Amino acid sequence: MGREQMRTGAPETTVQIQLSNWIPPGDGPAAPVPPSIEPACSSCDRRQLCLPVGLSTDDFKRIDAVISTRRNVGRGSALFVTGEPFHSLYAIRSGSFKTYVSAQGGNDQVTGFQMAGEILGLGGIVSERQSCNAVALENAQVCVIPFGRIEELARHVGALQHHVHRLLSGEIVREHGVMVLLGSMRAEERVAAFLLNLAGRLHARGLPHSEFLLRMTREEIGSYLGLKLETVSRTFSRFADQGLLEVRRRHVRILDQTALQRIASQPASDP
Amino acid sequence: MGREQMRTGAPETTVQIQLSNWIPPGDGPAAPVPPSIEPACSSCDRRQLCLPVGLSTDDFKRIDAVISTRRNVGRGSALFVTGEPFHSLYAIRSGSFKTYVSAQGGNDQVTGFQMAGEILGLGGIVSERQSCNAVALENAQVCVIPFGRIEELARHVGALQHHVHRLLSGEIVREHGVMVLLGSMRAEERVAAFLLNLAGRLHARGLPHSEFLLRMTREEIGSYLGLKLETVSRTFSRFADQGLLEVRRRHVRILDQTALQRIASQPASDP
DNA sequence: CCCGGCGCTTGATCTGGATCAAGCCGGCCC
DNA sequence: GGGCCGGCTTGATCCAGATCAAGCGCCGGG
Repeated sequence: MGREQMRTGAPETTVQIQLSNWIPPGDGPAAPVPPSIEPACSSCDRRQLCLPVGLSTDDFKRIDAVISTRRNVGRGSALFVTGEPFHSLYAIRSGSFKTYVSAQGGNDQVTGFQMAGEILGLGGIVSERQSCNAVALENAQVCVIPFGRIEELARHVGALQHHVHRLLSGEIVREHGVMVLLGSMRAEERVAAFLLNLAGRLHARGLPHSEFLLRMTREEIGSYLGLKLETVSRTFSRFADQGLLEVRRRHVRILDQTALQRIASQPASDP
Repeated sequence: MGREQMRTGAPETTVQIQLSNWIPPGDGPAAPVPPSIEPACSSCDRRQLCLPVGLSTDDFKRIDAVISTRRNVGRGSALFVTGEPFHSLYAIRSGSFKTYVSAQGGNDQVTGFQMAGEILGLGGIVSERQSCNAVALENAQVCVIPFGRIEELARHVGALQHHVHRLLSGEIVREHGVMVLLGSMRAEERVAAFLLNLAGRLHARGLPHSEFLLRMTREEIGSYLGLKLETVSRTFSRFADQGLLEVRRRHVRILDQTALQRIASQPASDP
């Protein structure tokens, strides 16, 4: 399902971002990230993740005026919760999040895991209330994007307007992918697809993608994939037995990506 | 089946539209719907379904200029297919559709069922290609909404711009709901939720909502709900045995809405 | 009118993943 | 340093829903 970015050859003109200052955030007790001195999209080294290309200096000036504050979110705390008034979107600068909706009966459904450059809060536009909860999986920093002012600005900057539309549409397509996963894939397929999706997104950010840390628990993965934590754990172990993977707690190393891909796109079993 | 006032747990929809000329479309062999003489949103009796309220006469004039064509789609034929170039959104005037993505291995995943007033094609914006297939479940008519021109117009009509954002956001929230359904509900809960969802949407359109026709097969329902058609059929039968429902092929009459609601919102089984 | 097939129902059986149940491991706090 | 607790693994068993199988009845076509 993922937009396989997995290009192994020479990088072309496409994204390929250098996050030279990427630091695997310590998982200590919510140490506050030091606030950046001068938030400005125009000089943000992650701007290619959240903003369209081809903006003029003038456009950037106007965007800088609108997106001027950042917010630190400690591991385990909520960026927003379901039902709270919606005013802003949030662009993740660093760290990662889970979003989930709490269904009755105590079973939450994780609706996604988000990392740097992804936008949180899109579901809040329709009702002016947040439609889910967003919780940091590690200490994180987000840019606050006041939605009303972005709408206003988008009326004058066509590229920005289209970018907003693409963001929303992209989220719809992503969720289609999750529906396929939940509606028609088996446990092994789901887990393989999940790992490949994570790897692809890390790769798109220029981060190590065959060896990485899972920021979420087995239970959260299970909730996202519609499986129980034991099944996730067992499937990891089975993949490891088959030599496709090395797993040790949160640490994952993908050994045979091709095999995982074969599993994720199930092998049409009838003649 | 008179004007059932059934106002027990009124869904928060305040629309209440009078569709005086609603005719249950015959399911004959793709008889073309006669083309309307003068398509115009300003005089469309369904405009409250697809357009924001509070537009000026002038705004309507501009919208009429952009949304000027309609398209008839015979039962079983595709309005668009995955991968085809995206140019327009489609507002359903009459009839209903299913959308689905074809996963490898021949198992399609139905991603939604849409009825009058709902918008198709939102997933195509991000990549300029349609992201799924849309097939008419009965003879249908749609209004063609050229997206580029709507974007242009939205820059001048703030209410329209916001409406587009709300549409997209609403689709995201709807899909969250499907993820909950697929990820954490059991078969009975899914089927109950499905029936209540249909009934609610019919109700919001001023249509009979405790007795109606299913436009889709058991297999399509199953695909949407992540179940096999036998399970859907059995669950219908069980509900009927319990006196919650009358089902005869495509015809459904809801006898005990409250009980269905109780089932759909599962009863937190631990103390 | 009869025929054929598709969509549906219902029964019997099977099974993938859930559930229940022990531990284990590693990090944190005392 | 030691003990505790949360997160994880692994085994044994169970069961909801899948799968396999046999009709039925409505609808459309000849």
